[in-house]
Amino acid sequence: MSEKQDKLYAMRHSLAHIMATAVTRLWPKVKLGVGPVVETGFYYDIDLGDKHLSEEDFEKIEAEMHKIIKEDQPFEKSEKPIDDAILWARENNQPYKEELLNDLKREGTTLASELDAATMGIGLPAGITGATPAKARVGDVSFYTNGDFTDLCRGPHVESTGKVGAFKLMRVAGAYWRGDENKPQMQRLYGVAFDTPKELRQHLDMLEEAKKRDHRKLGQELDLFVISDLVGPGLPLFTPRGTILRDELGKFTQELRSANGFKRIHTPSIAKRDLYKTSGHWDKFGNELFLVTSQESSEEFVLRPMNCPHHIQIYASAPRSYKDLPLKYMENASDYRDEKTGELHGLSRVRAFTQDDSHVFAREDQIKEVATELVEAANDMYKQLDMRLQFRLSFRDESEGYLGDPRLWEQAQARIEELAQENDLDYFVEEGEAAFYGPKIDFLATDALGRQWQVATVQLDFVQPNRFELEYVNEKGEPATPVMIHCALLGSIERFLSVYIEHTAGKFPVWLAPEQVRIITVNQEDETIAFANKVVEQANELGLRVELDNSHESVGKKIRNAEVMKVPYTIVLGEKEIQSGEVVPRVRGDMEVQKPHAAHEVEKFLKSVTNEAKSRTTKSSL
RNA sequence: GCCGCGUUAGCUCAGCUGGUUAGAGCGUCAGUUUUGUAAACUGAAUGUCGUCGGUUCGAAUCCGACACGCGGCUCCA
Repeated sequence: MSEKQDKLYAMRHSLAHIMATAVTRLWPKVKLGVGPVVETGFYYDIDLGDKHLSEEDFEKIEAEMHKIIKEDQPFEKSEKPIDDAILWARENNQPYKEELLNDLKREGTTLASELDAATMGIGLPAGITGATPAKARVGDVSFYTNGDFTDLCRGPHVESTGKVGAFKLMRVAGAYWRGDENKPQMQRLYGVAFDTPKELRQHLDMLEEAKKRDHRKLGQELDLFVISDLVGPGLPLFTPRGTILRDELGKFTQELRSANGFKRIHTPSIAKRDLYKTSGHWDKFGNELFLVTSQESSEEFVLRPMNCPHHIQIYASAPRSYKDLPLKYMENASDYRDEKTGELHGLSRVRAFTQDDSHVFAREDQIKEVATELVEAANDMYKQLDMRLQFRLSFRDESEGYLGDPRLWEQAQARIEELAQENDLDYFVEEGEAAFYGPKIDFLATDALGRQWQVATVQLDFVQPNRFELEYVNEKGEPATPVMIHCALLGSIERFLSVYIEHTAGKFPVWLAPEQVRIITVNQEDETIAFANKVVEQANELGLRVELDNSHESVGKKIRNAEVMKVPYTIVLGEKEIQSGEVVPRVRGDMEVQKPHAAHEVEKFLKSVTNEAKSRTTKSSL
């Protein structure tokens, strides 16, 4: 950790205390939770009983914070034995602190995440949120005091409240005490903080930029998808333009998989409940399944939440020999999950989505080869999409809910790590991220704003083949159990689109652009219209997606409309073009570049756009 | 699901503490303009002020329930 980051950390942490000080001055009855540093700032969880803060209160709180900063109160560290600390918490009517201290005393750790540790006085090495609270010895706990405010805290802090840089309170949100939805909900006050006002402003500007790229906003502006109150929340409807994106991406992922010998299959969107009882999904996710009842029979059906059990049934439909393996199926399949309403978000969290799903049934000795192919396919895909990938090995943790033999798990995790090493992946391990049936390699894409999103995934599954009693006949004529490898390259097409729209800010490469070329006429004269129609025809023959704008608007206005829709290429047709048979294409965003493009023969121009689309490049061919 | 905030024309938004026919810009439509690379001009239409209920002489405005959205929390096969 660099010195600058250490300083920023201390500043942000000190601001959390200053905020708590301000809140305590304004509402002395406040019960405090924890107040750690987060990526760009800090928060503090508070409980004001019946009083609920809203953003309208920020002005008051910020004013009070500025007062405290001006008072330049020194931060002073002190230590108390744990029992004295518990007494202190009780006397000061701070039940949340008391709970943390009691846990600390009993367990030697607060058991919760490092967030708790960051605000505790336990003797952990000074580090940022990455420090894991290993079982700490319970000795004295430390406190920091500024003015008349004292808080249980591990530090570090800046010298005094006057030395905290620039900050801004951002929002207030509900947050469960210790992240447990069965515990009381507190209010979490978020602030951002930076060394200088300039950096703060830059951060706020970046947030503005992110807002402009928000896929929900662009989805509407670029006419890609809509959500209807009548259809329901989390059920996006894709317009013709949005459907082109889906189809092109769907084709891309299928081509990549076909190259590796996957066969397309098609399976229905519902199944009997028993299918998911066998797979284990019913027990694990029963409350998130949409149920479908038949009016004919008493049979209960489920709208499928994922596709592996269906695919498994195709495998199970015939006896399989070791010579048949690996058997590879793929399907761009729609799934439905009854997500809680509060969890829905644009296209990134929906109730109906499509996965570019695939399943491989393989022998043990084939795992490596198959997984390597898939990792390579994912690499190819994201390279072509111009997105950087990182790899997360998602392993199980000690919690319950993982099915199957722990020894198989260990084996599988070792295999995954081996694979990552052999493929030279830049990976990190995260425990508790595994699927209930096995460990995964998750691919995290980084978007243009530096945010990370999980996209592709390759998962090893030793559990479902057992539960479904899948078999093949091995070389010795004995029955053996295949291994399953689940893989999606895009993940959910909807979620991928949400990331990709924001990554590109809607400036899709030609191969994906719903409209590749916009043709604008200078006037409505017969000759112009006839020429334009001819160009449209030529383009259509080449398979290009073109739109003709021969409306009664000024050329400037029509250009603007094309730019607003982020069409990659625009050509203007008038007398000049009719005479010369050449066009000077306007490339999307040319205003920023300010360099005119060369004239091209109409047909040559159209062909070069066609080639650009075919090669799926992200670079302009002009 | 939970906490906070919000919902006014197709879109973006104004409408202060309740007071006669609810506004603007863009878009749409009509007319004029035959237009040369990011917004021509003039005019017109458009709203059960999210839904239902309540308070009130009177509700877009106050209260309640519900729906939907936003920011988080929790969850994410």
